[in-house]
Amino acid sequence: MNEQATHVEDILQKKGVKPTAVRMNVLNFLLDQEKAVSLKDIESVLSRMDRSSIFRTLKSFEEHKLIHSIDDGTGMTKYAVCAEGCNCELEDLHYHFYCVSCEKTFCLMDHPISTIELPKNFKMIHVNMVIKGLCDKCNK
Amino acid sequence: MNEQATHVEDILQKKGVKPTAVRMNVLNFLLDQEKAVSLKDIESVLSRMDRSSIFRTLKSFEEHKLIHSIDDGTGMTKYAVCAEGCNCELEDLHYHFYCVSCEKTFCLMDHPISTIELPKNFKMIHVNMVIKGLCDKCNK
DNA sequence: GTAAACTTTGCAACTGAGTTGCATAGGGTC
DNA sequence: GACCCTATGCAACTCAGTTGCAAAGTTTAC
Ligand SMILES: [Mn+2]
Ligand SMILES: [Mn+2]
Ligand SMILES: [Zn+2]
Ligand SMILES: [Zn+2]
Repeated sequence: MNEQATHVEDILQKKGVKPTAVRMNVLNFLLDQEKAVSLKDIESVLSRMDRSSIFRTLKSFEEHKLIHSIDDGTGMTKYAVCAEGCNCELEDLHYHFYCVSCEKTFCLMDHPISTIELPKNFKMIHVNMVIKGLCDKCNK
Repeated sequence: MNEQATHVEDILQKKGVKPTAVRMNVLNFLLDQEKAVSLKDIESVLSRMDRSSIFRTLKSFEEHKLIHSIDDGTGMTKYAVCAEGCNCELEDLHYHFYCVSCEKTFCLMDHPISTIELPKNFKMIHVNMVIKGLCDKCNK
């Protein structure tokens, strides 16, 4: 077993997910990305693995707070690995950026959601904040 | 023709949409709402009208900046009438609130999107900001 | 006024992401 | 090895959204 493999195995163990072949492959792929990816993205790379297995893997990862999902308005949910120490609580939430040109979705980890004033008695539990525009590479 | 009818007719005229029966009915219904509604919501009320006609009406309204759409994460796009003077530009964008209890989606018109600092060279064109939680009526 | 041209509408069929039931395969326990 | 529980693959299904097309309605041209 190579180093990479032990690495993802450790992560899965730590988050309470039994490390299976599918799960290790999916996590490995997710860790490689600089952008958030869709089920289809994963499917097309890990083509030997079944869509529903990958789907269930993603659900399980999300439940165990290993990844978070982003609804970027494209009609395909995107997934990205949570940052170190993330517990998917309010303080871990951040903006996401969808580039309308290259169609990549990014986590803006350095831009946490500042307190948003809500109408009286409204309570925030979660957010899905997506900014659409041009990323640095496409904004020429 | 009653007063309500002339009212929606005027609005449609002003926004450059030919006032037809379907369009006037849809706009009338939208104006009645305190929350954002889905195609299905409209369909179930204006049941004599066809889904695709309502769908195309909504697309047309959106293109003519009569309404804006909200992806609140429920899997069904919601629509709400734009405020007076709205041009769907950056300064018209506002937060939306989805109540996880009563499942209503609200426009937080009084909460415009403040300038969000983006990574260098990123350009914001649009946003879809959804806060999920409990509305005042459900937050007991 | 009538015919031609264009627009809107209703219907039905389709798309595609997501989801589920179920049988089989895999892994651990005794 | 027999037993048990979980993960996986496959196929079928769901459901919001979308499209092609013909009929109905409206506008324009003569
Ligand atoms: Mn993220
Ligand atoms: Mn709104
Ligand atoms: Zn880009
Ligand atoms: Zn509520």
